[in-house]
Order: sequence, then C-alpha cells, then structure tokens
Amino acid sequence: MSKLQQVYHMDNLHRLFFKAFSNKTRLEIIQLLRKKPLKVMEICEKTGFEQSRVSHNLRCLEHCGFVKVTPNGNFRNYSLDEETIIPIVDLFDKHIQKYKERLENCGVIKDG
Amino acid sequence: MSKLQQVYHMDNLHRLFFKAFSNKTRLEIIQLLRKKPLKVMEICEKTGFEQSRVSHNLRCLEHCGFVKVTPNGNFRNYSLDEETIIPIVDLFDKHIQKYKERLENCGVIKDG
DNA sequence: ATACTAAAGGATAACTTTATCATATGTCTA
DNA sequence: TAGACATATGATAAAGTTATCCTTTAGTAT
Repeated sequence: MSKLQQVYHMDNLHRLFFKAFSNKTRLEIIQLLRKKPLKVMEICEKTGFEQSRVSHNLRCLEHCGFVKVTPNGNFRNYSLDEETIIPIVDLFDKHIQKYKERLENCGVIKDG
Repeated sequence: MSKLQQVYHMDNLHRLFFKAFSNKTRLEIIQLLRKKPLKVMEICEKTGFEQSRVSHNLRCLEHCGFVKVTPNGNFRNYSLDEETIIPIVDLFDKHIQKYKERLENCGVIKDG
C-alpha cells in the first residue's frame, strides 16, 4: 500500500469515528454510560428514546468499539470502552468551551 | 440554567464539533493543513475538489474554530488552530488503530 | 411447550447533508 | 475604470442518515 493510500485510508477511519459521535442518540448514550454501565431498558427510560432507536444505535457504538456488551440473563449490560473513549471525550471540552458560540450557528452543520 | 440543561447543551456542542470532522472534504483539508498553511486554490489542486466545494467547507471550519484565515492581497491563507485541533487529531489515532476493521463495516455509518 | 420479557433487526419515509452549478464579491494591476 | 484573478455565496438535486413501525430472536420461568 502506498503512502498516499495510507493517508486516505486513515482519513476514512477518522471520518467514520466522528460520524459515530455526531448523532444526538449516540452521544446521549455515551454521556450516560460515562457514569455507569446500563441495560438497554435503563437507557430508554433515562433518555426517553424508544427501544428500537436505542438498540440500533448501540449496535453502531458496539460495532465501532465505543461500548462493550455483557449479556446477563435476559438483559444486556452496556459499558464504555474506558481505555480509548473516556480520555477522548474529556479532551474535547477544551475546544468546545472556546468555540461554543461559533459551533452553535455554523449554517453548514445544523443542530437538528 | 439547570444541571440537566447544561449537560444537554454540552451534548449538542459535542455533536456539532464531531459533525465538523465527519466529512470527507473537511477532513482532507484538515490533514493537508496539518503540514502547512495553504491558499484556497492550493487546497483545490492538492485534493482535486472544486473551488466552491472547498470554499463552502472552509467556511464551516473557520466558523467552528478549526482554522484561521489570513487575507493576503488577492489570496486567503488558511491554517489550523494548533492549540486545540492538533492534539485532538493526534489522540484519535489510538482508538482508530485499535478498531479500524470494525469502523470499516459498521452498517449504520457508511464510508460514502 | 407456552407465555412473558428484553433486546435486536429489516424496511422505509422523513429529514439532513453534500456537491454542484451559477453568480457575486473583492482585490490587484494597467 | 476595466479586466483578470481569487474566493465566497445562494439554490437545489442527489446522496446519506435517522427515527419509526413492525417483526423476530433469545432468554426465563411456569
């Protein structure tokens, strides 16, 4: 694989990684799981999102390595990958604090 | 503002921040600018993207605090905000290296 | 086995984002 | 001022993403 292809490939991975974060449902789930592991129904109750919506997005998060799942009888417990995700989320705050007004009225990306 | 509202608000900012990153055009521009500041036409030439596409996305990046612009006569020089963006981009690599296969075939988020 | 509960998965309409086209603005030089 | 060049902006069709509805799978208990 050439250098150029490697760089391009890396860009795609970055992009997929950010897409996983850039969704209201998934981000709320991540914030909840920062506090403690939860079952699917607990996430539904705390967010008000319906079960199917939560399941679909947990699937995405698990697939991309953001969360781990531990089956426990009839339930499934979801928890954050603490090795990579928690330090990353913490680091964002610096940028976001500095530019929050701008982020809020970009015009290209919208707060839908 | 209540605690709950603050948390919700923060989530929105995170989301907008990630959306700015989760786009092929913007991410390629960011990677180019990691090396050195560039004019718009230089970005077009290096990426092969057309001028309007680059301008629209630079507008988004500037608005959200990712890049700074320095007008210079007929040209405009764009550069990355090194204080916040560069350390963040570096940190992502750890997660992305660990989960690259998974990111590549998620099913929910696609590599369009 | 049947009923019950928790969670996952498929299809799709509604919504959002993107790239493109056409046009406008701004800056320089003659 | 006019012409040339660099960049920005508005509108919109196409592409991508999301939530929802509905069905299915899987575990548990009786």
